[in-house]
Amino acid sequence: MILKHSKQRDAIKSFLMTRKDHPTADVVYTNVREEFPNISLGTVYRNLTLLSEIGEISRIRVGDGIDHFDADISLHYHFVCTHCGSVLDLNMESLSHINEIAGAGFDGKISGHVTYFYGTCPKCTSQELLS
Amino acid sequence: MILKHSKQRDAIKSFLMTRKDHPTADVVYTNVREEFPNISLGTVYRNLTLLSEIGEISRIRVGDGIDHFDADISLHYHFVCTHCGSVLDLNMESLSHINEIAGAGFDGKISGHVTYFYGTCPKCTSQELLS
DNA sequence: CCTCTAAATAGTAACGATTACTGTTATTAT
DNA sequence: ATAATAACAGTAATCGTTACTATTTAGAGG
Repeated sequence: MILKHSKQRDAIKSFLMTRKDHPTADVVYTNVREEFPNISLGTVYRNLTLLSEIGEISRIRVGDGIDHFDADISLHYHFVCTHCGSVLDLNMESLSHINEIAGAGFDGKISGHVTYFYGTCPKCTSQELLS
Repeated sequence: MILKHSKQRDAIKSFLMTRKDHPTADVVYTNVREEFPNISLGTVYRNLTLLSEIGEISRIRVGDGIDHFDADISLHYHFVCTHCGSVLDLNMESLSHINEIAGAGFDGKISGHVTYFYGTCPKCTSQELLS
């Protein structure tokens, strides 16, 4: 399948690059519609999937049942606020050593891990102090 | 809300305890139906949710979009085979130290993490050698 | 044991995120 | 310019899950 250029795909990628949070497909749809009022939700999904398959963006699953997307494909971990649901980046060292810990007592082959952290985000923590 | 006893809930819990893999709601439904042919899928979901809320079972999310359930509520990690999709238990030490690593450069409060490992399970590894 | 209240049920409808289908449009190689 | 086909918009369908409703059942109090 030869990839053809598309304005819609460019717009989706560009929008994602402007965001430091990790929008869902629906948020992408809502925002890209400002530039392309007729864009279809299917086009957004298809391109998000395509872009993540070719490694230009990454798909993040944090257990809320909704896929989030991130234009930052560098290795990093995520934090999910259990109060407001926001997804933030964590600036921390790689945890690749845990693959060896997991593999020690396991007969199969471990090729990676998925980790995210949860708790109260800075914004919600400061609001707790007020109440 | 006072909990009343229910045969269906018992059967769901009992079935889960017989399984070392981590069945989905649908698998629970199919199997419990052998004993209760009229049980409804809603009853299965409601009880799985209830049991996990009162801490008698745990709900496992491994990024395939389908909830898995586990009667083993002791702290342990899971492995997901990228070939066959099966979910296995890992016998390994706690990784609670990674919460401190994550919290070091973060202003919010980290209360825990979700981690699962992926790769090729023992069964699929041995089948690869044959081909 | 009988009665009453509310929890739990079966069956079905609705939901939300995502994917698939279809006929049309747009990109790009020739 | 033309032809081939990727990508599109619009819509229908899928799938896991949750919500609704009328009925049944558990179990506490008399």
